[in-house]
Amino acid sequence: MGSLADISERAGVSIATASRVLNGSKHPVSAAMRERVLNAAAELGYAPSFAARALVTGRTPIVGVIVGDIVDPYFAHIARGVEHVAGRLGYLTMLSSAHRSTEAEIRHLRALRATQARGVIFASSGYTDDPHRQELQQAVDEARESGARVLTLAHRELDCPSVTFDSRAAAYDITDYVVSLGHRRIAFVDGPKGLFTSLERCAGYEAAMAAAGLDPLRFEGGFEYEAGYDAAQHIAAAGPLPDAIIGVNDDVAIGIVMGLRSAGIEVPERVSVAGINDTRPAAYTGLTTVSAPLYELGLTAARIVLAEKGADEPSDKVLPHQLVPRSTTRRAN
Amino acid sequence: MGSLADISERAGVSIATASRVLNGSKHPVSAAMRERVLNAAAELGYAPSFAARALVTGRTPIVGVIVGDIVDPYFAHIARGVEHVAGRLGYLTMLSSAHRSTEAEIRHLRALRATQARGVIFASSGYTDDPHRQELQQAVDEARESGARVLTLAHRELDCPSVTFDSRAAAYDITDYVVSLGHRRIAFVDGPKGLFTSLERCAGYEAAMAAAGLDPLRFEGGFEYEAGYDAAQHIAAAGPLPDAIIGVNDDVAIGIVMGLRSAGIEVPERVSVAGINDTRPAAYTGLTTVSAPLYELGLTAARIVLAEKGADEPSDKVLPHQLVPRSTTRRAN
DNA sequence: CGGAGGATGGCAAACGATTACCACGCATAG
DNA sequence: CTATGCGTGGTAATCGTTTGCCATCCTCCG
Repeated sequence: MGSLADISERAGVSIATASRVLNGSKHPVSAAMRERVLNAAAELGYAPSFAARALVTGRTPIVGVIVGDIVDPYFAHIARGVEHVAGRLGYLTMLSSAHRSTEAEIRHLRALRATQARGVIFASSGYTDDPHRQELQQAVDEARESGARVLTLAHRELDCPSVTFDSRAAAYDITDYVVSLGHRRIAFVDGPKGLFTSLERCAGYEAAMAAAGLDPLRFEGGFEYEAGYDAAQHIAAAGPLPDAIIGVNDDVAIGIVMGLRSAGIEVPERVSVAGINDTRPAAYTGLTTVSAPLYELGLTAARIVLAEKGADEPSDKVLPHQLVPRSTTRRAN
Repeated sequence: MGSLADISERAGVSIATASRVLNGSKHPVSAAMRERVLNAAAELGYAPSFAARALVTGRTPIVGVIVGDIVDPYFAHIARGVEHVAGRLGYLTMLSSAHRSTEAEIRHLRALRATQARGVIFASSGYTDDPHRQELQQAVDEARESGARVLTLAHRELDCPSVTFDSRAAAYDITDYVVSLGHRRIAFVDGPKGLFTSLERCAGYEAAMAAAGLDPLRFEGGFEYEAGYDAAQHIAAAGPLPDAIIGVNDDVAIGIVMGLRSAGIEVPERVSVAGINDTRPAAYTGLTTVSAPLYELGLTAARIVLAEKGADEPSDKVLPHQLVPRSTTRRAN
């Protein structure tokens, strides 16, 4: 397959020299030697072995990303951001989807540590109350001790540096916006129980409602389309219709829109609906939402994890979000 | 960090014995030794170094997946399938998004080879006519020569085994379905030029139209939502409205629906719309489509790539698809 | 009681790259 | 003419595992 030994033989130099020219060591090498090595390498199609290199340097040019669910566009946007900078810096991105399971997160974390990845970006669910929580933290600590840079993304439930945006404020802002449209009965379809994101967003919603002197109206939900759909069906069938419904994320909000419409309730004519995140499907469907800096989150996280100097760790960084009014909300009449 | 040497010291056995216990070698080890090693390993929190292992075995427990764009749910579903079986088999999944660039595909392929991945599933775009085509094939060949199992997924543009579904037949079937609804003027919004998937689907559409004695009506498009939206706007503004429009994929079809509606044209009342793939957003939006076995494709590919015996390579496998009528199509009146 | 042979355990050689340290040669200065 | 030192190139140790081969020891049989 072409090893340094092959090259050194072909070029008639020592392995050390070959190694030195091939990765621009500070150790000087004459132009003649250099060229011979380069030629030999080109002819042999040399590719250094990550394994051998990792064995001696202790690190591989890999950055791991652990996400909750790769099919969820929320994570896909983040992953894209990470990939972008990792690629430019010559790193490989190892994406693992934990399928919303803390145990899977731990497994992936351990595996990533075994690969001696340069760093891992932990963009997963963020359970605040989980039997495996402690074990997770331990896995994180182990990874960090072994030299990997670990960063939590979009939640802060672990004891390690993080990059986030203010989910609570985002929920507050969208609620506030809906209030400003003149709606009074505003419901909130929550995410899975015990998840950092759900908690924060629900809190933001409730705070905004309280600030407006309104009573909160919370419904159980989830993070997926179906949860919103079901909740909407339930809401439509139950008591008096709210003026507006806010979903814990875009998928849920879209589910709400569809659920409402399938029950014969026009959106936004009779009920306004809004989401949070501004993922791609939100654009599809004209959903009013709050733009979460997902891609930028990935960018930033990767930059921090892959930074040359581990010195200036900002430790905790918060990125801004932005309101995106579209067509699923309208002024109350 | 805990190496075999540490364990062997602590357990008072040789490194060889420790190694044998820890990975169930056929070489017999007494129960006493076994237990001592196991205890020591547990106490030290031992995790074998992938690098060292790879160096001697020549392989890492990694399966690479190269996709066109991770934000595209089409690929996300595939990735999920791969992850599922890879995880159960103890493999790590390394997901790379090529952002629809053949050069990026080549880079990722080379990187994956450098990691000595067990296999790589190449689920990317499939350009049929690309300046880098030959270079890509060469990278694939190199990877295979170096012992990796390479598989193309969902297209067959490279000389290596593949797992696919019949895109052409899918397009044929959905077109045929729309025809059976009584529509005559049926347009097709195509994907990016020169991509295997676009070509196949357009061909399927045209074949079905020809079989029905109808004239095809093809529009330029792309793979993303915006392409469908723009095409719809264009179609709405231009000549006589078609009875139905088929998008090269779901995202495009959804774009068409939105574009049409924003132009004041009701779907499906005035124009029926259908997509292909049955990704998650198709369910959201009630889009009539053809269910492509994306998840199963990932499952199957991973199983083949990770199979113990490289013997029974089915070489080329084709999975079935299925029509999914929903609410964006209706019978012609 | 001698020996065959299975059951166990250890030694040491890889695997491929990095890098500290050494050696040689030649130029320049004293 | 010798000492100093920089510019270059090589030697070899090292990283952590796997594994072929060898050494023991014990058991069972003739």
